[in-house]
Amino acid sequence: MSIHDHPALPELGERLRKDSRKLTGPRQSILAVLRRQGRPMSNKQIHSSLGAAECDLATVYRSTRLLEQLGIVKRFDFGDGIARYELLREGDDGHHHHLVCTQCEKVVELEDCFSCELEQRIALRNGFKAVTHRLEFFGVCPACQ
Amino acid sequence: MSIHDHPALPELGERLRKDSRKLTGPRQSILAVLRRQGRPMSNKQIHSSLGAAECDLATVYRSTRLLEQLGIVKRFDFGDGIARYELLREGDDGHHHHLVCTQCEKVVELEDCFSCELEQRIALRNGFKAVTHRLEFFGVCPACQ
DNA sequence: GTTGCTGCAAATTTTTTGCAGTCGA
DNA sequence: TCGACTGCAAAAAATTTGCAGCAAC
Repeated sequence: MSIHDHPALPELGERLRKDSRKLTGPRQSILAVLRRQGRPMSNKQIHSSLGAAECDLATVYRSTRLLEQLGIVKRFDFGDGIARYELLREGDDGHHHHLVCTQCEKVVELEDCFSCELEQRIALRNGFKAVTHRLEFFGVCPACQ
Repeated sequence: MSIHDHPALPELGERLRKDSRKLTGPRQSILAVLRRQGRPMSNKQIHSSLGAAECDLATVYRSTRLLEQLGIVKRFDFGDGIARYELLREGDDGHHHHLVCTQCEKVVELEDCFSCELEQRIALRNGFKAVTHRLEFFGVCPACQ
């Protein structure tokens, strides 16, 4: 996954301004970290990756929540009760899944969504509307075997 | 889902004793609640369902963790960062999925596992071993529409 | 009687919030 | 300037842990 798949900083600033939000220093740093790492990161991981341009942990929490509301990042849950955030590509609704190593936390992004037709079937069968799903795979990566 | 699909209390006591554990009052109450409700419950929900036979919340946390280690209950995550536990049926490895109403928390248990062949394909393609997955569906149930 | 378990309280971890001052547009 | 944002500190929510007494086997 290349860094160039992700929206450029000015474009992200544009999206913030559209919601009368501001592209502040901390937000630039947070977006930069997410772009550089290209994998889902917890608020704490983001915070400790900030290094010199450090900002308050509370600001990281507030920023990731806002960025999620604006559809700029997406929240993922890997089953350990810790929220992780990933920068979305341009025009992507963020619907994809991951294969996570249970030993080293390495994350492989899976391109395909496998369960979209399933979703329809399950929605119809149970009378539910607006059905979505979360799907994550876990295993042991080649390096950890 | 009938209560009779679940193991009887004596059988569960047997499984505890096999690990030199004890079938105590609090554990009986917790298992009874999980059996009666037949849906994934958070520790706090279990605790407030205990009523008269109340035990400490810390004991609920300790019990659910132990029961999970012994394979008697299974932990599920519904994406809100709160652990939920469900009593497993006899001989069941607990691999199934849920359809959860985002309004009222109603849970429909889905019998089929849809992604088992996928698992193999993904494991092979990425060189991972011991691959499992978590899959949950979310939507709005008929009553809440 | 031995060993595991419980209650209570305190500590940890994750996340949220109030407020006064600061900064981006 | 004006409203949004930040840092700091405190609170809230979820979970874990230490310890002395109690209970299951």
